[in-house]
Amino acid sequence: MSGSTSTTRDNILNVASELYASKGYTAVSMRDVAAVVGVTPANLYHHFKDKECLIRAALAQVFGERTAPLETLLLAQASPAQQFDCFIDWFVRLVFDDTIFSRLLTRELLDGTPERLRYLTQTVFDRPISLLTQVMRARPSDADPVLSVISVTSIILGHRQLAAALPHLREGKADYADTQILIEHLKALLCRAFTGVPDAGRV
Amino acid sequence: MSGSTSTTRDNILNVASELYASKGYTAVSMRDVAAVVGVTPANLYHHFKDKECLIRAALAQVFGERTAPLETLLLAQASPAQQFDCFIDWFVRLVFDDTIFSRLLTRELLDGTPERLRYLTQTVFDRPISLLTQVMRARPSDADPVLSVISVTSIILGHRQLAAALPHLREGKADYADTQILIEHLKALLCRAFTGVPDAGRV
DNA sequence: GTCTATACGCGGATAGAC
DNA sequence: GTCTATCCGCGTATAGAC
Repeated sequence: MSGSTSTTRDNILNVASELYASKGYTAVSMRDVAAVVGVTPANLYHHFKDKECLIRAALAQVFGERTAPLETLLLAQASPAQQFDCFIDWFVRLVFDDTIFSRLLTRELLDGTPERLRYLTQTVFDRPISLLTQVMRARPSDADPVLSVISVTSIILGHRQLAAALPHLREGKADYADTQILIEHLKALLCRAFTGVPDAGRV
Repeated sequence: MSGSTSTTRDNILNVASELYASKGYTAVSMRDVAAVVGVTPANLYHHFKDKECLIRAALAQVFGERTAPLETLLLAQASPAQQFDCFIDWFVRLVFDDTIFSRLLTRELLDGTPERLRYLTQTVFDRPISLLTQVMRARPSDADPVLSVISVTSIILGHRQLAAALPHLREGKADYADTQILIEHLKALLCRAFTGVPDAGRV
């Protein structure tokens, strides 16, 4: 942040994020990380006190970096309806295109300690949910606004989670893997769910 | 199933399911399982060739056991609309009340090998999705029926996943943890999403 | 079926030289 | 900042007695 950060430290964080995301924390040893970075295990312990410390730093980097753009993106939208669509676009893409982010997110929701879950919630979920709740309040839906926003987030996360099973589904078609098709499907579905009218207030 | 199964084997499977669900496969050693069961590690290797073999057996037991009732349950419903409601009820309860099932499910979707994902899909998802797809085809929605069923499943799984973060949410209320409230919320939301009319065709 | 004993490599972590 | 060398407990898995 101050401009004089060691490159090795960043390399470690990037490698660690990727390995943790793909194999899980316990399955990835400090030796593994060191080997991929191209340094010795002892060197890792120079940069990070212990494994837990490395994990936290990797999570902070990934979650902080990836969610930073949203605030600006949402505030640039003219209307609540556009903010809503904008969020769906952004979150679907983030969660489907950035496997490091989405896999670390799932791992934290599954195995994170209460303390780490608190950090995760504040970094990833608090702002978006707070902003979108305002959007929901302006809708004709009589459902609980916060619960509705949670549903929107849930359906996107759920689709990402289920994507792993879709290729093995008997009924499945190939284009379920297409992010753009999913986005359109979700926008239409959620619009109906929260207004009762397809394409209400849309271009 | 044949009545002459060793009790120790079943104990091992039950203990393994629980430990794997709560901590993950790599974090649970054969020693751990043996210790909780109350036998020696060597004894585990008498019943299960290796760790992978124990994992598979535990998964097969949990997924097979928990999903068995659905077939009968759905076929006992009079109308497609009732099948739909029935599924939501059943799946939300399964996923929220049976943490062993839901956590193992998440772990498999996240880290399962293609082979294990194929097994999981056929055990847990294929039948329900196939049956519910028929229900969706009868609805006035113009959305892809299979994609819609995936959305229904996704929103439930997603809510389960997010539940871990809700207690740390600033906007959160206490009753988001109430399964019954969630069920009603989802039924209303999904009914609107797929018919455009709240409570259409409902009692 | 269940035990004791053990092989052997991997894991986190540290000391101290350069 | 990075290395070599090392400690020590844990992990999977096996051999062979009871």
